Amino acid sequence: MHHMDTADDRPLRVRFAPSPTGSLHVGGARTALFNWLAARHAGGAFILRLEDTDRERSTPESEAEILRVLTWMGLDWDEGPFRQSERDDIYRECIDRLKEAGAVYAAWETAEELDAMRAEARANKRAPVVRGRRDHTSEEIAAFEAAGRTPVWRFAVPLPGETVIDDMIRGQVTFDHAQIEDFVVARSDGSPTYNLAAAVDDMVMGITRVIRGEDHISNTPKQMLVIRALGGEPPQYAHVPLILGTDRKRLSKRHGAASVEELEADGFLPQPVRNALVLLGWSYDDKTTTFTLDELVEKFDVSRISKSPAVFDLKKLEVMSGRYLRAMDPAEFADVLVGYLEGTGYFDGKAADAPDLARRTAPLVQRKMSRLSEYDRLAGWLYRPVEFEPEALAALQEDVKTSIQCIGGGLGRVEVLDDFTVDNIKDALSDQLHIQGLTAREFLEPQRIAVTGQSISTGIYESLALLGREESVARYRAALALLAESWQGGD
RNA sequence: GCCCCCAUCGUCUAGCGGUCCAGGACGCCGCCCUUUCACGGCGGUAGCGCGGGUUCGAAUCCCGCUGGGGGUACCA
Repeated sequence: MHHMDTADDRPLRVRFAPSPTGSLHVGGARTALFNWLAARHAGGAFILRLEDTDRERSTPESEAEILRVLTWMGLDWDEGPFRQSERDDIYRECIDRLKEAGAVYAAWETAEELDAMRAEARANKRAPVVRGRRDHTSEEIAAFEAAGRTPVWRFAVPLPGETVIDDMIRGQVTFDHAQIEDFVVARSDGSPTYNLAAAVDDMVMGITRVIRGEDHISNTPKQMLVIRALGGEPPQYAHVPLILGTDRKRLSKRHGAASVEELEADGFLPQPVRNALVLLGWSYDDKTTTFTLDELVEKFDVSRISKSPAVFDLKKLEVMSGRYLRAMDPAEFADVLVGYLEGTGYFDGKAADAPDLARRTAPLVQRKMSRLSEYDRLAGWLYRPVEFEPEALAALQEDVKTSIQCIGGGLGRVEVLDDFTVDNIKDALSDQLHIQGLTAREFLEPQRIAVTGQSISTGIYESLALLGREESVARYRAALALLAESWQGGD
């Protein structure tokens, strides 16, 4: 029952075939990853093909974005990118061959007739499949042509009969031909449809295995029919379960961060994204949850892909991302952080030395963040005058008297420190909190808020040292003044 | 409606008839560490959808039900 993912007699050739109608979503990215891993694992070829037969919705921008994201993820392709829009002659030749073989027929039904046909079948609780009329007289056809009509070409699905997919993940899946309509293979303008183009390309490109989303499974028998009618042998199929949002519906834009582009903008690095994606529907064993790319290439096996759909949990990605960031070499982390901030325009409108400041703060934020976009939440206070977060200010005002004592006590030590180093600041403040008989948490939190305006930030000692004595003292005084005001105000 | 698929903690999953009164990870809760938020360490919480079979024995096999997902275009 369990197929082993071993290469058969032919070298493995897989493909990723997105349609360039938007940015690459998480599901597509995982499909690409699975295909790439299968290819690299087996030493086979990974082919990239853009399915842009829908001229209306396909855009060059989308294509460029998909290529860019694949590259960002570290997924390189061996052949392509091929564009179906540039392979029209191949499809037309195959359509001609199907006509010669009598595998397709001209269908003249109007949209209204088709609708009526399907509605009637539905009303009678039958499958709403279209079977075109094939008994038109030559007079009727002449009349259609005289009226300027051109037919679509439908595949004559053999009846009775069935097509069985021997799916690597699902086992045998059988489709009764009675349930498969005579699908359109060539539109009335002669252009190929998806089911024709995809089947032809898989055959012509020598694809040996198709790994794609389960949403395509009902297309598979149609494509197998086309390939066989053309004298080809269908590839192996592996239909992977879909990725769902937290509402258990297929993941889409409205679930937020549904595209790789968004994950990148949110400050996630390719390594954790890959790691999180590969674990949606695939597992290696009962324990391992982090893998390097090399380990994935070595261990990936289609036979271990799950049959049931998986809910995408951003929280889990965050955890993996945080761990990855913390494990990075500090210098590399600094490079990546500054690069990310530059790329998102973080330094625009800031002082010329802002990138340099960011680099110096990198060690202070590395252990604290789960994604690069959290930088501002941690260190943003360094780049601008204090702005109190409402909750942080509220925390201070909860017990104004104590807050003033803490901040005043801290100020008293800080303003007289000659050598304004992290160690000296730490010693002075530690001493002061002893004197005031407070816990570290009680004493240090007000300092943090006074200086940064935030309840979460870089470490307080480092923060003060970075700010310098003069600025630190100024911020302490400002906070004190603000609190004194609200105290007198009576609260 | 019709066709196809799926079903283990809240989530991702291990499990392929006995070694499972179900293991890991994330989350959540508690404790510890760092005289700071964070990080880290330790412990806890929580699950085989239901009903029938088969079998000495079922989370694992079969049937039904229920629930969920996908498809149903001259889109891909």
